[in-house]
Amino acid sequence: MAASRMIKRGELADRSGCNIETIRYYENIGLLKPPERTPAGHRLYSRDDRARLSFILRGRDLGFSIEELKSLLSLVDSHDYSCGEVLDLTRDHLASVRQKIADLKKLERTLADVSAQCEGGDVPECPIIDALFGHEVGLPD
Amino acid sequence: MAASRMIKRGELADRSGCNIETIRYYENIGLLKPPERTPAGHRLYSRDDRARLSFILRGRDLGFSIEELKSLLSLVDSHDYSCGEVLDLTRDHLASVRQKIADLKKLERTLADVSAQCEGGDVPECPIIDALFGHEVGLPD
DNA sequence: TATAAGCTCTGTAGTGAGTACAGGTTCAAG
DNA sequence: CTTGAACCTGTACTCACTACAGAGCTTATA
Repeated sequence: MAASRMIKRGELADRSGCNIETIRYYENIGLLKPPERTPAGHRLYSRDDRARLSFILRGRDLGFSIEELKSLLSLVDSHDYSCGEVLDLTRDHLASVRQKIADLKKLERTLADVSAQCEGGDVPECPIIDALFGHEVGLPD
Repeated sequence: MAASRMIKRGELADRSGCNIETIRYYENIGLLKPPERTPAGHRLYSRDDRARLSFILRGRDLGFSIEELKSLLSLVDSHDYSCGEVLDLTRDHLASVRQKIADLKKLERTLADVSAQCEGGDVPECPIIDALFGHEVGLPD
């Protein structure tokens, strides 16, 4: 029950690996709750605050957007969330990650194809440039 | 040798599928050259202008950044580029696309793993949330 | 010819997810 | 008591656009 040690923003940044400005940013946009302050106005973060930031950073590493993290955190804050709600959010995110992968793979194939047609070197004709100019669809006259 | 038909911004937007505001934006940042104008100041795009926009849009679809497109276009504008220079830029871009795919695949695996541990439903305990709170490394006290 | 609708012009502000800086206050060590 | 580090606030910048306001121009119809 002993009060846990309170730390300031700089130490929180160092410990978490999060940029110090980002911490203030997360507070401004409502991801982090406004922490306690010293009489002079310096922020003091509790153990819970630290756990919350660590949650956010982990979620961020998993590619969750700020809005998604807000949803996740508001479930947690409600103390009444169900596993199903969390799973839904996670599956939505997973689907969008898979979509991004698919899009990038298409891109990769096209770039690889176009690169393969090009021999490089000093020639002033380039099939890559030709491909980019392409057949100007809808640009007659 | 007949002068090609000049079109205005709205028609260029319609024909190319590019947002009308984006065309002005590309001119502002120097991707598109300032086109001719009517006496009243309305922009008039030539066939070359249209080809240049189509080049930009194709490159954009291939994920090239504005800076990369600027490099590509300055090669084209020089009328003295070599295929090798273009190929270098394309290969760099391809490498960064591949890196993005690799990063997203790691993400996908983690998200899939974490989802698989969760049964959903109405239970108020969620392994996804637990995973996000994780073992709070470096957060004792 | 008058007018109304619709196009174009400019500058400016907003997005997401932060990062960076300026100018001022407070804290901690010597 | 002084000095320098850490902290405070607000604001501006990034990228690649998108959206809007308020003005001027063009075109179709009455």
